[in-house]
Amino acid sequence: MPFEPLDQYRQRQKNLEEIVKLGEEAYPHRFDFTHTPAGLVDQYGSKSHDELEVEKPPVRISGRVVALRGHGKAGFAHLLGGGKRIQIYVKLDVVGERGFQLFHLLDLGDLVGLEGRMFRTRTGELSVWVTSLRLLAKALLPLPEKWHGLVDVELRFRQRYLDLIANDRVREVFLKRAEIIREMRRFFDARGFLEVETPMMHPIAGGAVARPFVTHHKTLDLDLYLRIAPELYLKRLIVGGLDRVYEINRNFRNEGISFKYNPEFTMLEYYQAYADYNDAMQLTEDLLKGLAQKVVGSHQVRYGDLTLDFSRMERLTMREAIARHWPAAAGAPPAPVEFARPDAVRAAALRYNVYARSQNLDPIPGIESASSGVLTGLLFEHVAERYLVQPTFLYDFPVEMSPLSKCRADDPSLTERFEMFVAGMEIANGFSELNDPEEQERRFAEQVAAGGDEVPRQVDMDYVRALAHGMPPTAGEGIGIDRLAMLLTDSHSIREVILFPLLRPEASAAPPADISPPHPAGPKA
RNA sequence: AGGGGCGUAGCUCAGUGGUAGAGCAGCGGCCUUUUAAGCCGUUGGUCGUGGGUUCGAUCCCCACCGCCCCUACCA
Repeated sequence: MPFEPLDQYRQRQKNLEEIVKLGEEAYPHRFDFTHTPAGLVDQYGSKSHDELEVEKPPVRISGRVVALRGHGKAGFAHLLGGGKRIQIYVKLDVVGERGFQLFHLLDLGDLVGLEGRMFRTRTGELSVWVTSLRLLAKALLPLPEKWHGLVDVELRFRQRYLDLIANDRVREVFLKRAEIIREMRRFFDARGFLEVETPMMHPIAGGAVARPFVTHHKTLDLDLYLRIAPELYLKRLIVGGLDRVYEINRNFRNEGISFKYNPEFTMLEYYQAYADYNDAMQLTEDLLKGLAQKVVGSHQVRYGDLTLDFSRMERLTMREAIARHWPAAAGAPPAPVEFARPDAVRAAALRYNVYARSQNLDPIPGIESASSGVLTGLLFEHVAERYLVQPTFLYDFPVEMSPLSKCRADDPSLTERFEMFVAGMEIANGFSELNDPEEQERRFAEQVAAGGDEVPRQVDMDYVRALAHGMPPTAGEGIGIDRLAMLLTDSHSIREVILFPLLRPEASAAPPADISPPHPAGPKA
């Protein structure tokens, strides 16, 4: 089936027919090459004109035609391959009548293979002197504009393949993302962690607080949830004696979409037996420093107007963060120790709300009914979160918002939990794991009793049973790879670091009407 | 979900209440070291969709669709 633009599609079909008439195969099966275009640039980029004339290095390359300049009985083109462009020079009296006809029938976007030798043109550009040429695959659709590339955000995400061809930076971002993940694997493998895979479909959506996606298994007649976190399965493995495990995989949360949220996102989650949250913070610091150095080449990472300094990471308790960033106009900041007194927390929240209303900011909701731990968390979000720009460990979270974390020995209202914030975004979340089965069951039961879409409907008794078999003291952490990739590639939307972010389906690509019920607003076809 | 913005040729973008424009791409020519190649000629549009106001709407108004930004939920 032809696609728009029809005239160009038809024209290219015609060109393909002409090429076949020349005796060329339309879609040949393979092509042996000695270099990619990028490989040529790397290998011969420093060779002078004279050196190349002496060596005349023979090469075979393949690539996509991204520029064409005819010159009568000769012509230039650029081939894109391996992320770089190499110029080729095609001369009638070198490639012959048939070869030159083929060259003339090429369109921008075609994939070609060729044989030739390296040389430099009069203007000094490294080029391939083509001696023979063949079509490897036809592009029946035109490329985006050669100078401005593809700009339209929607098109870029829907047709990412064009984005990757037209925008060099996009390719770079995804190469770096792969490098980040590779380095993370190397980091954990080197420390004796075992990479594992745990279920993506869960009978109980546990391990985090989020609204899950639901699916159904026919044979078992079983509703399943796409996992919101792998946590409870990974900790079962710790019980099983796999003392250091990690998993890199997708989580799915049926929540909003924004510059830092995509419904499916990639997380690295690891668990380390006989360690606590201080070890986890140290590990995180080592990991992030190494990543910045490896991927960006420095601990100083440019992020828009910011320079993020990964060489030193601040550590602040949640209570300290609130006190530090308390708005001056809201009166004296509450002292961190006051947060131990519920009435003082409530008073601080009320005081903040007076200030918020006067500044036309969103007030903290539900002060009367919320526990002091929850209020502390809300105060943090309202007062401090956005100011955590430089890499910062925020730690000692209220127990009410941390159902899987172990409490501090000296203060049961706080848990040994931390989050890493960078550029106002939560990048990581880790804690000393709660391993007391009876306390875990109580906390689960409280969650279930509280109810809501974002909370499991039943206690995961198998997990509690696993803890009852004894889980060593353990530290665990989840690290958001998409957001980390944003930071290290200076990307300001999560969609820039996810190859195919979720979009509404195109109307023209929608399923046929017989399997898709008409929209309540009326039929669209 | 609420508020704001955007939607014009395949791509990148101008523009106007009175029959729609450029560059690139395309098509036909010329050109054997060019490079955003150049030169001559040329095709291509239900101006997102549907209503309304108007003698007349791509432009003004309303609704819908899609995308972007902000806010809310959330990592």
